[in-house]
Amino acid sequence: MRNIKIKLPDNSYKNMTIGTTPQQVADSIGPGLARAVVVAKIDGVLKDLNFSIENDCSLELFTGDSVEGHDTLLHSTAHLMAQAVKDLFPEALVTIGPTIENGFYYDFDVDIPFTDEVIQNIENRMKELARSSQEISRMEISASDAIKMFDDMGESYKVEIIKEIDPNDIISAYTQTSFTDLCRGPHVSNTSKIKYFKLLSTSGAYWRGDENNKMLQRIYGTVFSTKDALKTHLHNLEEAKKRDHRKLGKELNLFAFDEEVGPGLPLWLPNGTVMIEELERLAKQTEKKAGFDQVRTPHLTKGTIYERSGHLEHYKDSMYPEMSIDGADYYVKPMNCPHHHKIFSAIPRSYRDMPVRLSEYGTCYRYEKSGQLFGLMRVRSLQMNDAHIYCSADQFKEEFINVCKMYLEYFELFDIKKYTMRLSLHDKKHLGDKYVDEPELWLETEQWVREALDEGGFNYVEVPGEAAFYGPKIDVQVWSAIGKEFTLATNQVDFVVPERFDLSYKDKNGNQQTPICIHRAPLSTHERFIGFLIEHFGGNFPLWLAPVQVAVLPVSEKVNDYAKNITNKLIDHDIRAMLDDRSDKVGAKIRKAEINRINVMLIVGPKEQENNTVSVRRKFSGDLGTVDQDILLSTLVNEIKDRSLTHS
RNA sequence: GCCACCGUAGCUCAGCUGGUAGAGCAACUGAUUUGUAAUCAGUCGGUCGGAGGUUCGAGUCCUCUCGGUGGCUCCA
Repeated sequence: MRNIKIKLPDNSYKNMTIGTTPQQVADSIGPGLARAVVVAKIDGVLKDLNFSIENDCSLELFTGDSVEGHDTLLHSTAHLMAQAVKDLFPEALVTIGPTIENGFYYDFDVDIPFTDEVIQNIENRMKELARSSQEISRMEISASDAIKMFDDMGESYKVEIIKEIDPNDIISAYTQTSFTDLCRGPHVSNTSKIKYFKLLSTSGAYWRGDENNKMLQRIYGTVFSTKDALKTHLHNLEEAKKRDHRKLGKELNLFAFDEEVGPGLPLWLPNGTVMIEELERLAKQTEKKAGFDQVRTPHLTKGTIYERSGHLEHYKDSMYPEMSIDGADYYVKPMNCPHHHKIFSAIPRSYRDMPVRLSEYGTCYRYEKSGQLFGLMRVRSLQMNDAHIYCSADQFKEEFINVCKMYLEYFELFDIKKYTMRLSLHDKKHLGDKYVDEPELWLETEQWVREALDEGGFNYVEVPGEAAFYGPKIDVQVWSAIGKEFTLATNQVDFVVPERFDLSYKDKNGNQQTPICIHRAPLSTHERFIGFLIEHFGGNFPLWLAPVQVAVLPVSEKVNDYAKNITNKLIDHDIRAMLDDRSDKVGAKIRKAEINRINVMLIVGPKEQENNTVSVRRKFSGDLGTVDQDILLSTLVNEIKDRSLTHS
């Protein structure tokens, strides 16, 4: 029999007989690798471990802790789960089961609800199937044969999927005893390779993500190559929950929801109000420097304005219903744009005024469907970090770049490193319904934005079909502690509405021109931004943002007066200080301050009183020794003024 | 809005298959006067989310409803 030469990643060669498999190569290297290997790459292409190697090639072997290996494990575990579901509920129909970050899911069409007990049974059945060491084999057939095969099995969803493929195309399917599933692969070669998995949650999910389709039942799960890795992952999920802004919001008395007030309508407690006001102070300072003017507009407005803007047509369902007053329909405002347009047109504008930048943190109300509400991240009463920039075509690029720069400046201030900038474009299929029917303007504006982004040197990805109805937009995506994705900053180009509102300015030649409008919200809604910051900092806010900045802790009642004096002095310097003059021991006072995540603790006793000093303890840093009162004061004042993330 | 799950004192939770509620922390009151993550003792606190129903009897079972959680869909 002919031999073939297999090149390994360390540049060594193995001579094997033709038809050998990656698993056999692993066997020849060592028993540890033979056990751990899950998938192989042959000449750069992922292959199953029982793939028959016919030619000289390069070979890489992947264990379950590599990216490739983990993805294969996840995929195979999804199949194992589907097999278990079909075992327990033969009438269930399988649909799709992809992998996601650190996990997988599979959607089933089945009548019985997947309760916790059912999930446990499925998981138990999976363990049995895994232990029974079933061979997993690949077959390749034409799409037309595959249709027949899945049709015979009654798997109508699979048939629907394959029908969209060219009938002559060769597709692959994988079989483990009684269970066969359409899949591109690769897969592990035996169910016994799947050991450390867990089913995590269930949910409903529309077939093909369309709410007009049937709702299927989804099961989420995960798998790892070692017991420790699974344990660590589950532990991380638990740890992330501790950073959940809803939990911290309650613990730190930041905000509350009340049944009698209504869902999605947050009440800002004093501690949370401090934070939201600090955020607004930051925004106002930043915008003042950037040439924005603050404006104010009413919460109620006649419906005709939203007809003109087009919002009523596009978003009526998510606006609070109209109220009839003196024969006119009024709405609570869901956004500020139309009012800002009216402010623009309230006075005649010349090219000398441009660009006009109007900013307002107006409170808006949106009727978000009940299922969309999520802590502070998705609410029904919200303050947008809103502004509209009206500029000429030749000012557009610079204005747009400056807006993007502003939110990156904010991100740096808050040490936000993980984010994605997304350029959301229109989808020409939906011109006239989802998007205004201006095909050329769309393309032209999108190109402007692209050029502005390139010129500004920003990294971004393009996403078709995600634009606003009136123009392309930039969204900056971030992730919450519990892994949910959110849009934080956003800015949009509007090439439609200025015209609808007859906005104009006189150019140098005395001609009327229509300005371009940029909508921007770099700090998102203040609710969402605070919610995000709570999770981002895990409640451990930088000094400038902390609701309580300093706790003064007298050692005994004998020094309460001295402690009171220090507290007052701090307050005089605009530092948020509180005095804990209860009759607890210092240890208890410190513990309470630490639990409330207070940055600075000043411990004072007779020694400090005598020398006019304080003993400083900082969260995470512990005892920092004794400092003169005035030195401490200037240190804190500077740290706050600089909005510093760390302390000296 | 859709699917599933959850809802017991301010908070975290216990309460087996139906027999009229319990702990820790917090709060409050005393005592203690304290040196870098919990001083001791006592007191208060719940019509078990709400409304119907089944039952001799419901926190526990059923129906509806409100609120929340995990997702799906949506997000100007």
